[in-house]
Amino acid sequence: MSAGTSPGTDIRGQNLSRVLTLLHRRGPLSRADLTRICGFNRSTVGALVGELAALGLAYETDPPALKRVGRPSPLVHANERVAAIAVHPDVDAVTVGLVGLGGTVHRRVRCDAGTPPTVADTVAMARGVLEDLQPELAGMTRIAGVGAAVPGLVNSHDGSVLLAPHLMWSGEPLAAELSAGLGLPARAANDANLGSLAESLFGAAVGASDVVYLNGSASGIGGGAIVGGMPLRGAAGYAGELGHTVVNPQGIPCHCGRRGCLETEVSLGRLLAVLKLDHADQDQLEAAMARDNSPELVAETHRQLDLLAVALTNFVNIFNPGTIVLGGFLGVLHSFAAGRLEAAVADGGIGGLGSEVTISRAALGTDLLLVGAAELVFAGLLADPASVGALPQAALR
Amino acid sequence: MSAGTSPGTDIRGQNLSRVLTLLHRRGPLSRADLTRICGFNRSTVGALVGELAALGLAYETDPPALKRVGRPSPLVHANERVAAIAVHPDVDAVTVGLVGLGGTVHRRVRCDAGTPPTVADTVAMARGVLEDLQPELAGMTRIAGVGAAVPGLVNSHDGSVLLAPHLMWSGEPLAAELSAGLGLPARAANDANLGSLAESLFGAAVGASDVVYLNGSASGIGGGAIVGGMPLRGAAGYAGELGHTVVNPQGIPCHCGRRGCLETEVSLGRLLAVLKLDHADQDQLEAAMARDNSPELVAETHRQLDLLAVALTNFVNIFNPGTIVLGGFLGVLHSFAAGRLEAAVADGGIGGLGSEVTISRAALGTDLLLVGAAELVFAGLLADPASVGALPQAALR
DNA sequence: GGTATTAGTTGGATTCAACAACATATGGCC
DNA sequence: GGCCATATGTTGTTGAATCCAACTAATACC
Repeated sequence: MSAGTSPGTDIRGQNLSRVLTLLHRRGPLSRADLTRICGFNRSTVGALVGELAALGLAYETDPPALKRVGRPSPLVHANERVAAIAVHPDVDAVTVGLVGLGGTVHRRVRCDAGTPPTVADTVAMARGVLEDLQPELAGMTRIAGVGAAVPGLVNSHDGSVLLAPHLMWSGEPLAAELSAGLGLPARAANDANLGSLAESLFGAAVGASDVVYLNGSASGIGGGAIVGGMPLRGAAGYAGELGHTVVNPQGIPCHCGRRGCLETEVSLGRLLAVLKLDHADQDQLEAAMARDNSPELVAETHRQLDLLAVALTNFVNIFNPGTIVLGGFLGVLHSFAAGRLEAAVADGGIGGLGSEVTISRAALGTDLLLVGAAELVFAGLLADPASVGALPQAALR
Repeated sequence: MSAGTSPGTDIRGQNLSRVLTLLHRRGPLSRADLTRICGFNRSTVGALVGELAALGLAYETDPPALKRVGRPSPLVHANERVAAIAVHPDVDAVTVGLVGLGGTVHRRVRCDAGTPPTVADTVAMARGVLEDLQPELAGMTRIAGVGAAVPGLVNSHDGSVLLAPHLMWSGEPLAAELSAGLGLPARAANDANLGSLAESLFGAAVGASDVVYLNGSASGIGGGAIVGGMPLRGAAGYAGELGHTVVNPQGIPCHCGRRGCLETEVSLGRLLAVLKLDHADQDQLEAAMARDNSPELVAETHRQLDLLAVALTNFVNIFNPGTIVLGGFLGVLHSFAAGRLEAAVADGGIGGLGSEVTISRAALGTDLLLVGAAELVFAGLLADPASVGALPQAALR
């Protein structure tokens, strides 16, 4: 019947996982590098790489001509043609991506929508994109699954959406629907949580084990945290709603029912109002702010930055992060008045901890959420590479 | 020379760790229980228990007479005579404890101090207690080390104290001094962090993987969090300063330099002022509050609870904990107006998450910090039980 | 007192990584 | 062109640790 369970405590699996994870996160490495980093024996590394290659998860290329003594060591790559489908439903569009191991975004397709998409719309659009991409998909070694990044509260254990106000979803079994509709295993999580994961793996916080991430968009402020190298999930997977930290109890009411939440006080809408603009993407905002030198803009940016600093200082006291990453309009705001946030946080953090933290702008652009959503899918693969054989091969019939 | 490094990836060590950790946390278990819980083979469990017994870390007792069919299975206990020295310096006293595996507090000795103890005082007092306890120590199988719980910012990696305002310490290498002074390996961490650990392992939050803990004392509000079953430490181990979350930006200045921190707004001092008392321990406070039925007391407790609710709701949105544990005067406050916190948090938490969280009073009393500090020492032992042979046997010459 | 049930014990069988030894490949250096 | 340093590939051996099957032991129930 089944191939017999592995005896022992699956050392082989752990080691395969270690090597593949390394390749996925750090990019191509030579076999010599792998032996040094992992501390395994040459022969062990050889066997592990061989097995990963046989599983279709890695491949080797001729050694690069680097002027060094000795026999050149072939480069081992995570196979970027092992891919995940990333789905990101948002108010005005559903973005679908094809993302390979190593974080390569092969394709990004945006499907505009007049009204916020329903779950059924989302599944149908993803399905449509996959059908169009059939030739490209056929060129892939394997499609490992579907990952969704959702602007809302997502139970990251079962992939159901408790509440996504801007999409007007509540209690939707998104992952189950995606899985049924696309014939692939599916997972889902909060968009900003996935953003924090992506930035910590491939972006502004590479190598940091404790990261706080905040992203500002038209629909509010989302957040995520990396704690001891792992994404903060919470009891049901709803953790990281950093935008609903109260920074001004006498402030204006928030849609969540409280007053003066960070996302009501620090908002793109208020910035745009001062700039007398209706809409602006991140680049347009940055350009408009650079042009405008009115005292009103200065006052508003300082007001927003100072309130943001209150929240960030709270987070520093709570999480003691090494790095804070700011995305979306928060990044623009931060760059606009360089040093203001740093000074406030350094001043307010208890015991001088505020001066130990690096505040930086998000490094990943539009691919951020696709990479994060794909990570959701790759997590299983990376944790147990040997299980690959059991997965279904083809998507869509 | 040295006993030879363990080959392979030390499966045995991992499994020993698993069994011992289970015994430590869940109390005595039969061998049959262990096989069921761990999923190991009977023979494997037998071998592991045998090895733990040989290392002096566990022992077996005759099976209890429970009326069941079949051969009775002997009970396996973590050896409570493998112990740690717990040290807790505070403003008015240094408490020293002898704590065994399984969380048994064998001894608790309080050394009163007229003025806040220095690090040298702390070491000397601990040394004095150990000398007095020499007969009892001789009865122990092994003293695994020293753990200190400090009211202040402690770098939990190297056990140095960055800042402990109430003790007037700053930049003190406490763990190093304790280690040198007592001749045992030493570690240190923040007191409330250790409290959260103790409550999650043996107290009000047993079994919960995501916990927020807040403790209110005369010197302020300390906090800690358990995230995914592990204590939140942060980049340098300073995480968990939950008492310095701003709940009222227009509030009174805090010693940390900001305004309206939780611990300035919600304080024992203000409660005592309303009660017209100078000092009160937890029981006295509870009694005094039960006697007093003035509208002033009701107003003040409600004010404090409502501000506490702001902070707790922030924490719920940030951490999505399953349980919140309140210790010290915060527990008294919570009990005084039953349901008020729950209602406010349920109302304010985003997406109804506030109603999913259990708010409970701390279950561990005076032993809390000793148990937590001991856990700091046991962590190493539990992670690698086989390493025990290498440890020094006797404390103090 | 017999039987069913549950659990401890013992001696292989199995899996897998580490290691050693030898052959091979590549490039710098003299 | 010969030598050296670096690095891989292959093969067989060794050792660690688990699992399995058969046997023995202890208890309750009829």
